[in-house]
Amino acid sequence: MGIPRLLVVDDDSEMRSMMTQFFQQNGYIALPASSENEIRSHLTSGRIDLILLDVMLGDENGVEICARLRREQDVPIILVSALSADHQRMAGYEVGADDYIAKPFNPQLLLARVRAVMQRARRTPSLAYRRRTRTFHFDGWVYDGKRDEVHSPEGYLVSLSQRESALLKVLLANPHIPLTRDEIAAALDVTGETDKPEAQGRAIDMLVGRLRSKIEANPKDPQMLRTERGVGYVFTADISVDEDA
Amino acid sequence: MGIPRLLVVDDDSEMRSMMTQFFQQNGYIALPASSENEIRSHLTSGRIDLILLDVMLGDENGVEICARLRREQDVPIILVSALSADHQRMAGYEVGADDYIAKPFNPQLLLARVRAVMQRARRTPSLAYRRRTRTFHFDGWVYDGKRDEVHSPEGYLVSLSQRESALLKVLLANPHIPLTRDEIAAALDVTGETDKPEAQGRAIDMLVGRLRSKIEANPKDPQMLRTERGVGYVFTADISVDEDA
DNA sequence: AGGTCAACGTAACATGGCGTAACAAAAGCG
DNA sequence: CGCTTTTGTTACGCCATGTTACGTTGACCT
Repeated sequence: MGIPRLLVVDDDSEMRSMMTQFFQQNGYIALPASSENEIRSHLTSGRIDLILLDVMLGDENGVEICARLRREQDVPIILVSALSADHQRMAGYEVGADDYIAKPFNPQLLLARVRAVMQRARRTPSLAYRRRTRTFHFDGWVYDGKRDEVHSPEGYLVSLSQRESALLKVLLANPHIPLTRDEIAAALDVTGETDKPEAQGRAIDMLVGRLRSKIEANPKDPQMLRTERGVGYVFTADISVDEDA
Repeated sequence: MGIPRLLVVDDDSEMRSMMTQFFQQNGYIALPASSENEIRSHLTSGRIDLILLDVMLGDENGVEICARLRREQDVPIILVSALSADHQRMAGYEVGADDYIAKPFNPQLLLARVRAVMQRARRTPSLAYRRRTRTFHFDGWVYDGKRDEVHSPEGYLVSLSQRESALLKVLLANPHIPLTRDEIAAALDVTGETDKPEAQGRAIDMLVGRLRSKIEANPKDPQMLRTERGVGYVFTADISVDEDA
């Protein structure tokens, strides 16, 4: 992944250079910025791993900027502010900030919190990343997520129906998490229509059964797509994801 | 994804129930726990989305627990503590906590920070979710913790029901510790619906009996899964664990 | 020792979830 | 329009799990 690249946004130039210097000494690449426009230009022109965003920026407002950025980007943001009242902090979290740090701060503590947020965010693919094609490998099977088909460990090509393929996608997105039939149904209904509350028969059971019959070595004793009695179904398999182009 | 499931770890029972209630009122499933063992049993027996971990837990230490858990699991952890000095906070971040919150805290602010951490963690892709496979050996038996089956010392394959397998997992996670029926039931109930205080029949007895009939050489005189009259059950056996790759 | 009683083991039964075969309805497709 | 493929429904039976009932065990008392 390389050296983490931080964007330090503050309207006080002294503060800005102090902070950038500090981070550079600690092994980061720190770039200064002082306005929303500068932030955006950095975001579009290069990789930014985390933004340290001052809340009071002359006539601009860090919280609002954060809100706007969040609507478009997934980049981690830590708000920094002299305003430390609870309702102000909450406003920050409200708009999607990953952390909120009061000024004056202990630089070492700031470092620690930057690391904490990045540690969590590093494993998170950015929105842009997520758009790429992902190929899933599980238990010898290969599913490219585009075509409605899977390759068996022995190399056979098994074709799935659209619904089966969609189900597989849902399962792969939620490994090791038991999903209720309702959750599965909701995930499959691309309609986006808010939850129709109740009442669907055994359609999911059948769907699961059919997928099992195609991808389980022994459908009677499923190893990957397992039943959680009284709950729903879980996909248990080690999955690895290729993010290749 | 379902309702977020939090684990509230505090040794003060009043604090614990206050917090769990609060989170439940805010739409979360909150499970109480008070020791590292309980945490582990929850982690092995069900899905936990975030752990709120008090730093001072009687004779245990939340920071150390956090460090240990981090080495094995990726579950988000927020440390909660009355110790708010910078070096104490940093120690928390140092061991991989996602956030560190000082007591007393504003509940709404706590909520906001829980949301912030989860929002980031929720997107954690399957990449990070390499299932840790641990193989348990006890008394000649082998249990891989993944399939619902055990290998007898003689090499026979004995298949367990899901419930039996889950029970075995709980027992293996708590060797030599007498577990009450309620504790076992709680550990088995992935339902997360917080403790319905009362009233469950002899289901656990039956479950224990059935497991015994499968893994005890002489079920009438159990050597591993013993009864603690008036208390519950204990698993006494030398267990060794393979953390295979 | 013998007696008492609660705790426990377990056989027998009850229940309800789930797999699935068979059928029916939709959706493609020429 | 028929024919095929996919998807949903119904019905039936199995079996995991829980409950009940009764016999046994063991701790405690006198």
